[in-house]
Amino acid sequence: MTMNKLKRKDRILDAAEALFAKYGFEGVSMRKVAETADVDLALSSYHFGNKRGLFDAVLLRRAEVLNETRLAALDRCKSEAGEGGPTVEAIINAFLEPLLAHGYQEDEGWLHYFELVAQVNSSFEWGGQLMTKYFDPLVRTFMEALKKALPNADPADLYWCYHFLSGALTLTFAHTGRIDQLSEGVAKSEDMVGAYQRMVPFVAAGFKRLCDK
Amino acid sequence: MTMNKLKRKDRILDAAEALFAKYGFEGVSMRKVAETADVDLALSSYHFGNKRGLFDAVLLRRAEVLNETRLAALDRCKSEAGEGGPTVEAIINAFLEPLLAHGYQEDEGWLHYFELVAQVNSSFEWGGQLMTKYFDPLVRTFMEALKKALPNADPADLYWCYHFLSGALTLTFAHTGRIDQLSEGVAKSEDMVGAYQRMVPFVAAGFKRLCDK
DNA sequence: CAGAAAATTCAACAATCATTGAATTTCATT
DNA sequence: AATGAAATTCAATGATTGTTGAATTTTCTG
Repeated sequence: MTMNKLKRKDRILDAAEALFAKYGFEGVSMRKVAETADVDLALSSYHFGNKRGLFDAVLLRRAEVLNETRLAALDRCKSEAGEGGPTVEAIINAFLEPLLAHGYQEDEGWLHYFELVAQVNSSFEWGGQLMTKYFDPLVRTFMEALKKALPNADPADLYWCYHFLSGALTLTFAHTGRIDQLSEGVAKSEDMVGAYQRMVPFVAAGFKRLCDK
Repeated sequence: MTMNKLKRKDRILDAAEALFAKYGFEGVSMRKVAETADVDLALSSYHFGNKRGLFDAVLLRRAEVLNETRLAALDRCKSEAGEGGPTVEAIINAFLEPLLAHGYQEDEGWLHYFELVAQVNSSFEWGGQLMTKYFDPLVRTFMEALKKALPNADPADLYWCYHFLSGALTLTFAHTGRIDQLSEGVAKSEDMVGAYQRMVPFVAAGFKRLCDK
């Protein structure tokens, strides 16, 4: 019987996830990870080889789960749609809603993970390679669906629109507190539901404006 | 007569700008900066106090220029507009076009600077504070203009729309190479003109969809 | 319980880090 | 040319970094 145990290996991943999300790869020391996880310094290297291995393991852990959830959401909205296929709104909703389902239910780990992905996505060192490695197959599937919903779109326009979506999503989940300061409390970065409800129509309108001909 | 000299202090700023943009604050050592600038290690500390002072100096140097250029563009589009004030498109264009004017003319420094700002903007450590420090007054001026162009908008909606704009802008100027890989060359991250021409209508459509009631 | 394997700890390594005080050079002004 | 200030170099500091091999403990397996 596998008990409900939180072993050291998972404690290390959780600590590294939270720390990398806030301070970046180079901003976190192996000692700080060990200290936060309440674990010996050498244990992280033993389990993950080296610091880079730990970073990759953190990224990989939830990527698979997230990709499956998003694919399931896309399949569901496809089957619910008529023979014309799902609308742009429905596709974008399938892309965004899983983030909310995971992150909103007081699961700190998922929130840290989204912060980390946000930082990775806009980093020169990691953005091009790691995002491609972990998320490209999924994104291509969504792009196919969007092409069907916008049959007359120029491919380059479609990619740029997705890029803008990715940017808006990235900054929103980065949780930098910027919108709180700028709006002086009128808009709150913790209000992920509000962000989600606004991002879907905002992005959908942009897609249609550029790609619906 | 002030000669056209590129002194060591500027060489340090240029080197730090390029390195911080690519590898982040903690990913760059003072030694690497000195080496890249072809300057003694101790000189950076002498001129800027410490590493953090160097980072701030890099950010500040172009922030003032950029803010002035953007304000001038906003003033111009205001005076060109009728008594109803400028349109949403015109305001967003005034916000984005200066980036192109600076960065496109083979000025490597500006391109590095935009990459750096992109990274700062989506970083937890710096995003909330530094962006506020250097760009908030300017952004508030643009928000005022947007409020006039969208008089029935809910303030929270307006702030979220700007946040999405900021995210799209940030990722685009981060130059991670992601769109190149995802699109397999159909869309190129170096094509800043193409990105700009698409971002304006994309974002404007989103603003109108959420804030035009 | 015996023995093997995995997990964890301990102690230390060499390398690199940012910073600084003193010495030296360059520069501008007289 | 003399003088004082600014700029630059040199050399060293103590602290922190990631990694590792050996020793120890825990867990698993027969």
